[in-house]
Amino acid sequence: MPLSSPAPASSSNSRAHRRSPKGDRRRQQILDAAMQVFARDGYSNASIGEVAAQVGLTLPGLLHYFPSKTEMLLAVLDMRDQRSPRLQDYPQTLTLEQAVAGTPLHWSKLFEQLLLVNRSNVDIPGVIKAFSLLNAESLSQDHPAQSWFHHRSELMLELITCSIRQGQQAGEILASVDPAQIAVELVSMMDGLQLLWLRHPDRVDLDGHFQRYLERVQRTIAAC
Amino acid sequence: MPLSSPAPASSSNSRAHRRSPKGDRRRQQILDAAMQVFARDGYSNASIGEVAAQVGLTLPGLLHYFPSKTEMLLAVLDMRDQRSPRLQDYPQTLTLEQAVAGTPLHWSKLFEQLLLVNRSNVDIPGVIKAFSLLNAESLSQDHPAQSWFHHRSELMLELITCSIRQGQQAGEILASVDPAQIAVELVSMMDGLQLLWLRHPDRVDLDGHFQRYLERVQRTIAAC
DNA sequence: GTCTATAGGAGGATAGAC
DNA sequence: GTCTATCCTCCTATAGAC
Repeated sequence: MPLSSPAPASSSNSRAHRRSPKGDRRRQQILDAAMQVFARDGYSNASIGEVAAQVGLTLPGLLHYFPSKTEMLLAVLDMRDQRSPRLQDYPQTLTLEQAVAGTPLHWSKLFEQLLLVNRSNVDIPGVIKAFSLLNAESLSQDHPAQSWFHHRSELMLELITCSIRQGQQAGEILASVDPAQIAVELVSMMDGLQLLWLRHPDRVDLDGHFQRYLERVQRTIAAC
Repeated sequence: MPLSSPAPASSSNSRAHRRSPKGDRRRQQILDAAMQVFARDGYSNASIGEVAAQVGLTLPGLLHYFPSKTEMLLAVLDMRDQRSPRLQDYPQTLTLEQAVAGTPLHWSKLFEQLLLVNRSNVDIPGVIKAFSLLNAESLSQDHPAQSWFHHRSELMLELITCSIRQGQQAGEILASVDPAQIAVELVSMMDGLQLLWLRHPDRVDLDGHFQRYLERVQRTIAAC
């Protein structure tokens, strides 16, 4: 249920694909390999030649599908946008502005969704590793993934802030709570926990720790 | 007061320096420049040629002080070990084993120290950026900083866990609290918060958010 | 669509003069 | 201690044949 919502007809912002069924399979294959390589080496240290070899292509062969390394990265980010589990009732086309403008999710529903998303991440450590690396790397100057991560984190912050604020207006959350504080906390905890989990997979239980944290947050901010 | 404790005579694990006063100043100058470059580009994407230029040297000139890029990185990490504010009563020579074996800090004292360390980080965004980038980057395979970050996070986890456990034995912390949970949370929050702060310096208040988080943790785990 | 061949550059590191 | 000159490896990207 949390992974629902239909895929959009086509990503609006991406360059038009020539829709050949065989070519699409290749593209997909390449992007999967790319993510594996990014998970191991990050972006700037990764070699797209190795991605090519991994799918049985030469470098120029691969560049036929993605004309540059940067284009390949952006395609990987696009893929994440479309494949990642979505918050219920929030289709993939959601923009930051729509999230702020629209009716926010009920906060307890949002928390539940965050928990489920986090839980599903346990099964895809490679993906999480790639995006944790990219998340930090994108802080460096003129990184091609900078705006993607910037926008994404902004979206998350707004989403949570709005839900909390609405919970306050409904009298379900203490008025003394700062919505922005909770939003920043949740995003920080998710990202930081992922890093620590990747470094100490045996010692850190991604799902368990986040669950217990979230429960404490809930108990602390709930009215009465 | 939190920044106390004397610098050790010389870092035990590092290659012996030829102690020339002028050379030491140069070394220092290079390491400062290196950290700036690492803060902007990360490690693997950084060019030590640029570090050289920044201190008015050519590449071979710089390699006279640090024979390889890796050695330079390790020297930067060493510097962090020696310069960073230390937990009161815990001199720099503390090893993981000693921390576990010795008498742990009182938990409220530890929390206070964490708060102060975090607060002092606000003034050195460049250093924090370099180390946040390196922290993630070091997850990649065979990264020269891998063991440094691994050991460091392990140390932090043990330090916190022991303090919490001792608080429980003293009856000051609820027995129902899992010490490892709190340790993982604190480390994750600090690292995650730094990342989000670096991305949204205007929106995220590093000191304020951590302070409010820590206060809530304290209220939640305190007995009675 | 996929290849061979090649251009073009950047970065790390060494040799050896001063 | 610092330089010039050089080497070598690796990488992205293009040209053009099949």
